[in-house]
Amino acid sequence: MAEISKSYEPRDVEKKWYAAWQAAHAFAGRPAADRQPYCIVIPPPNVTGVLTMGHVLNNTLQDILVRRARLEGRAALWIPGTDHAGIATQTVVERELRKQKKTRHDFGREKFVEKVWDWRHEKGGIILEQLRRLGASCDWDRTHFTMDPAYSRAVLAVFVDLFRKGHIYRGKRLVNWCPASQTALSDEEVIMKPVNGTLWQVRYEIVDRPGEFISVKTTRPETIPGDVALAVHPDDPRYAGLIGKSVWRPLNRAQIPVVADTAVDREFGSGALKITPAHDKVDFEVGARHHLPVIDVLNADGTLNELAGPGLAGLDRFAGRKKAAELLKESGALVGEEAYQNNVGYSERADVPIEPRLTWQWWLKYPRVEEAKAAVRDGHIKFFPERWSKVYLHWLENIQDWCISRQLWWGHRIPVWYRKGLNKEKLTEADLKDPAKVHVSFDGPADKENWFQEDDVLDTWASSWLWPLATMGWPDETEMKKAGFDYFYPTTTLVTGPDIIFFWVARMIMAGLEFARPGAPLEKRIPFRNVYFTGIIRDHLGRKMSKSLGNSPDPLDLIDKYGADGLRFGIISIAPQGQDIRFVEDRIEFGKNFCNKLWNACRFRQLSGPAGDNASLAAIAARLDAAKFDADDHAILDRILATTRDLEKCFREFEFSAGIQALYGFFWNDFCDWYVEVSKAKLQSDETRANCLAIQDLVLRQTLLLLHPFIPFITEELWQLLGYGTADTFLMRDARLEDSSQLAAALENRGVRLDPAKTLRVSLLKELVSSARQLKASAGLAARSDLTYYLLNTAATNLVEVEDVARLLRLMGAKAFRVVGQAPENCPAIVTAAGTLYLEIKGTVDAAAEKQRLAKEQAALEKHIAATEARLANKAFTDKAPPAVIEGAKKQLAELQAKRAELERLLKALD
RNA sequence: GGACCCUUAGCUCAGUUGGUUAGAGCGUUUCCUUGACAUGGAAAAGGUCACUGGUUCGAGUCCAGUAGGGUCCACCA
Repeated sequence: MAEISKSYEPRDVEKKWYAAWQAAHAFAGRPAADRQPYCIVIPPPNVTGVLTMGHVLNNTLQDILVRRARLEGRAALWIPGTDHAGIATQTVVERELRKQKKTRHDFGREKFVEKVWDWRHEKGGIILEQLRRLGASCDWDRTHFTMDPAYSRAVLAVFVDLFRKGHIYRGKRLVNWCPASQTALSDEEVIMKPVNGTLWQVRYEIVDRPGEFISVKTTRPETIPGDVALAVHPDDPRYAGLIGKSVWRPLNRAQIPVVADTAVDREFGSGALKITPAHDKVDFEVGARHHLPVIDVLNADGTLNELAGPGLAGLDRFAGRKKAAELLKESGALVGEEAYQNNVGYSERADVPIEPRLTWQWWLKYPRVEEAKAAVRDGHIKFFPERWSKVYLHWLENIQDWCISRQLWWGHRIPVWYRKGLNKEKLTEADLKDPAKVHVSFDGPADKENWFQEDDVLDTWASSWLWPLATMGWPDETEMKKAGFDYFYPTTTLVTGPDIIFFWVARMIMAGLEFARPGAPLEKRIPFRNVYFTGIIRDHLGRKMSKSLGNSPDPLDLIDKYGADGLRFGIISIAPQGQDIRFVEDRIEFGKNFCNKLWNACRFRQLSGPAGDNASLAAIAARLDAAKFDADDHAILDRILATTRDLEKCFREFEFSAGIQALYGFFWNDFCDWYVEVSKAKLQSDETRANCLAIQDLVLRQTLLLLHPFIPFITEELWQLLGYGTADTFLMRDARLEDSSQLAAALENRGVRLDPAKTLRVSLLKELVSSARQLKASAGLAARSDLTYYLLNTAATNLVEVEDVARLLRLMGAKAFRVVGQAPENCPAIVTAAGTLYLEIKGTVDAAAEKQRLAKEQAALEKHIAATEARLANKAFTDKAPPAVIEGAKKQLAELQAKRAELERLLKALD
């Protein structure tokens, strides 16, 4: 067995084990009749993306779940893959082309799509490689991509199916248009931002009352040429006589009517509203109600067109805005302007203001909305933290039809063909249902030459909403069988960010309910049973991490610096359930330090004695000798059992940072700081050595099992180095984590009955040791190890036993420790629960300093006693509090009073 | 406008059905390279739990309100 080196060097260890695991296909998830399934599908990252801290958190959590499930003996499967990310990817490739002064139109659709595929083949594997560095135990043989042929077939089959069911329709409506990407967007892809602009006041002259005007306020004067009316509130007395009259449109001068509509807010501005149906949602509705025409003055790229009139046509919308204001000023129509902040919708991807634009698009009326609500409301799908279910339900309550078509080239081209010669813009509802005019199918019409295909592609989310289905072979039955659909669906847990609860989570639920196992009960059709929402990682100032701010560290740099395990440990330790996380690198260093501590504790074990039979928990337990157990042995086994229980609870409740804290506290404080230290004495005696080594092995083995999901690399390495595995096996694949009851049973089988009295004694010994060190330090003798301590014990029972003394001496740093019945003279002292501890000092004691120290403690004690006395004196408390609490308070008071008496005695002795 | 979250030590954060004197890591001060680990050990300092009320024998924890910070939804031109 190789010797464990002095410090942990993650780089080679990580490389070695990841390669070994992969070569053995150890991550493969296969159905097994005698095992419970456990399945996670990865939230597919953008195919051209790179790893961010958000990915690190998200994927570490998934890996923790999947690795823990494996150790529990479940057939665990984690399906990886990537998303083609329509707009994002197309934009990236177009940006590259622009560097060569070209656009996608220079290549044409087919050539351009080829170029995107090239790009994908070149860059598409990066993020998955990076996930491997992190230790992600995905079943890589089952990697999927949303544009793979099989996946695409699923996407298009769903389109055809929903079209036939009447859920998908084509409609001309005002959509969110992104002038940069030149495509429609869904409502979810628009983010509102406050923008500082100008509110212009413009007057419209009344046609038959020259010299009289109606004024309106607008933030968008460039759309005035698109005005088709002014609207006022029907009950507004100011305009009562004007309804039905006409006014002069001040730009592209023409007569437009004044209409009455309740949509107008009388309080705002002058109470009159200009109606521009082509460029505003409310205006569009008003226009429809009053049968007004639509004048679209914008081109697809956001420039003004001929309808905007001379002076404006050809200008960009922002330049046009300025110009329009100037023109109005010249003509005297502009009567005021003020600084104004309003909310403007921005394209999430391109980060430019969107334009409401009237276009033909494909729409989806969501299926299974009511079932989707019920699935979460009735607990078939559980959200962690639970509060997100409210957000989810609220969205479903107000759900709007989904614009699923995109004017892009990169994506799933909509499987609709139109008969040649038809004008797409003039199709009626009846035409769309007439198979002689419109053909909808996966394969297309047999006589393709007589048809032309729809240009639009589908929204990326209209493919990723099928992720849990299509990654398991759906809808092809042979493929589903191969993928184990029957066994693994519904998946167990989805781990994702709350920012895509509408984009993805809700839609996957509806897709699952609609398409999985038709006719089966709801709980068989849902795509997952649990959804764990992570927090968002922010920088130390609380800002969202983003590329443009440059405030996101590169996770790969962090892995180089602290190791993947250190990064994982650190990030999970600061990620409580559902709270946002402020990233501080200190915590990652903390993770690295923990790994080094673990490493060295195992090194200590290795250096302490030869390995025994370590092949299983039973084998190690067989080496325990209950007759040789002392209090420390009892206490450490009690703690590892409790920690095992704690972790079980943490996994049940998705409390990972609590889990890691429990492991940290146990391992660092209980095992390293105490048990390893007391071991040093035990190991020197032939009498106790073997039993002590067996306990170390039992504890370390269990600790490695509990830690492995969090820090897989180092635990695998140590598992092997300490011989807990057998030849050709992995901790990650072949080991089984005994649960707390199995662990307790293994101990009992060896006659080990954990004794609470002994655990309690250890806490007394700890207090003694820490008091002894305190005495040394305050006497300025911290470095000395040749001191003598006396423990005054006048009680009938002796709390410190002979067998404890050797260990106490080592930990106190003392040469002698004596239990005495009479107080020694001239020694500084501390009152402990085990008796008063004295430090023998050569020379004179600084009585003043000693008095001060004791008096300070006395003051704190007095305060505490007073509070406890007051509590017990309160009749309401003694009447109403539970007996256990009252008993506890009484006992505590007695102890405090005894301590006070002893302190008073010590103070008196100093006088 | 509606909903939700946060405010605890200098910093980053825990605190699970209300119940001893509120914890951790980092940082700070002092001491220690003792044969697992200086990526370490020991000791110490540091908090009126944002504020104001309420419920309760008892509130960091439950309720209401206020202030500050954040997120989501809806948006009046």
